[in-house]
Amino acid sequence: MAKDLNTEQKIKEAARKVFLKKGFAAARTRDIAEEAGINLALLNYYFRSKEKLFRQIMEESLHTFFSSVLPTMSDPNVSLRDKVPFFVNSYTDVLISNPELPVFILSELRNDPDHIVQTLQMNKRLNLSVLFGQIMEAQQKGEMIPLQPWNFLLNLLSLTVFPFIARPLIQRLSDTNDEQFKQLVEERKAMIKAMVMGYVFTEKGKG
Amino acid sequence: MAKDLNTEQKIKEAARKVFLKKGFAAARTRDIAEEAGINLALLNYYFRSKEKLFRQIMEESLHTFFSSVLPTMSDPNVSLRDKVPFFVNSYTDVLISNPELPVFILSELRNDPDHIVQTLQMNKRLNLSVLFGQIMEAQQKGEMIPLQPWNFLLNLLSLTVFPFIARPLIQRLSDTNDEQFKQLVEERKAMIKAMVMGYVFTEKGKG
DNA sequence: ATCTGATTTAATCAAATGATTAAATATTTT
DNA sequence: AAAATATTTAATCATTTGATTAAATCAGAT
Repeated sequence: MAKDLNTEQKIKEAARKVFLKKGFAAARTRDIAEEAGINLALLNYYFRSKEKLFRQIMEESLHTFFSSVLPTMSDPNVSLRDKVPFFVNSYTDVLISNPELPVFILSELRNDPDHIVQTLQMNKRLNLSVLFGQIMEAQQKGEMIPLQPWNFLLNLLSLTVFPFIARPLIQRLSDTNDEQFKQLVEERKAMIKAMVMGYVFTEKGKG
Repeated sequence: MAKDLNTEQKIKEAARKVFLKKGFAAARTRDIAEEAGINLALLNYYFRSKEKLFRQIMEESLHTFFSSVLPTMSDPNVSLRDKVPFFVNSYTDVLISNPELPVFILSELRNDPDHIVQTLQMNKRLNLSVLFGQIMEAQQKGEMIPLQPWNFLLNLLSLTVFPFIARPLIQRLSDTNDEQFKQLVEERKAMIKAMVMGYVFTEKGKG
């Protein structure tokens, strides 16, 4: 554990590591204290409880996971055609840097969905109306095929995020190392963009 | 809890319910016993330990999750073009009936990936060589664009499975009920098939 | 240097939890 | 029916675990 961090930062860094690896229920406060190189009581002195510490980590994780792309996706000055490659490139890069984030968030979503959704909505970055408005407008102009806006977004999310969720399975079944996995998802960038845009945009929309 | 099941079946049904809802670490054996309407000691009498009970549930879950589609995907007598719609239709139906399965498997994958992969490989149904062979053959014939076989499989899996993983988020953000969610994934069936096949198969391959 | 408040620790508590035991009850076999 | 075996229960154990306490140490102000 780096020496140049103050105690609070050390604890948070350790907590992030342990929580992301094991999830809330399986993580023990003693693990976190040991990882941080401090005493168990000190953890409670700084954060009051495991729950409170966890919430801070979760909120920061949600911020990392969403705020890297959502502001641009909510920007009416960025066209729909520009948003697709931006989303795929940015998100892939975020996930390469934080590969454990999707499983962490999506598995904790099962235990306390309301806290996560509430945190997301407080972070005013989540505003789908602009994106969905652009989709419906493009459809009215005949530039895009009929498709539920949510299904459009789900396609981008699925194709980008899912490989990181299934990563332990993929790497074992295909017997590949971390570097090869990174190469796989890098190759997916171009593929996802071509597949999604080729499917949703009409000839008129491609012009 | 149904009265016409014997004790072992009652315990397993209760365990499945609790484990799938909470995951291994957060599930308590007392929850399972109560859900089954039996005493805690009886659970250990039948299954020896929480761990052993969990492994049975996990192995059955893996069987449900994989063996419904993989045998056909490994069948050399089924063409690649037929496999895509079969996969999407069958998998979506399995997931509609077992919506909690993906999060359960993929989040436990983090804790004990080797057990899961080992269980999968013992279940001889997992044989990707036929599918991957068909992909490479189609590419050599010019019927399919160049694409890593794993990325082809990942596209199908991502687009089909991911919505079920993100379901709590989707339903809250879009304010929809279970019936509307089912409708959404039903609509995705046709979309996924059209998008994936439109992208990977060349004009020659579509003939 | 001393006082004061913040930080850190060792020790301990209380509750939760997986598991066991021994006894009671039900079922099957003889 | 009696014996033997299987099933079920209440009570208890031992460990784990989140949290607290009281004392010790450190840092900065006076």
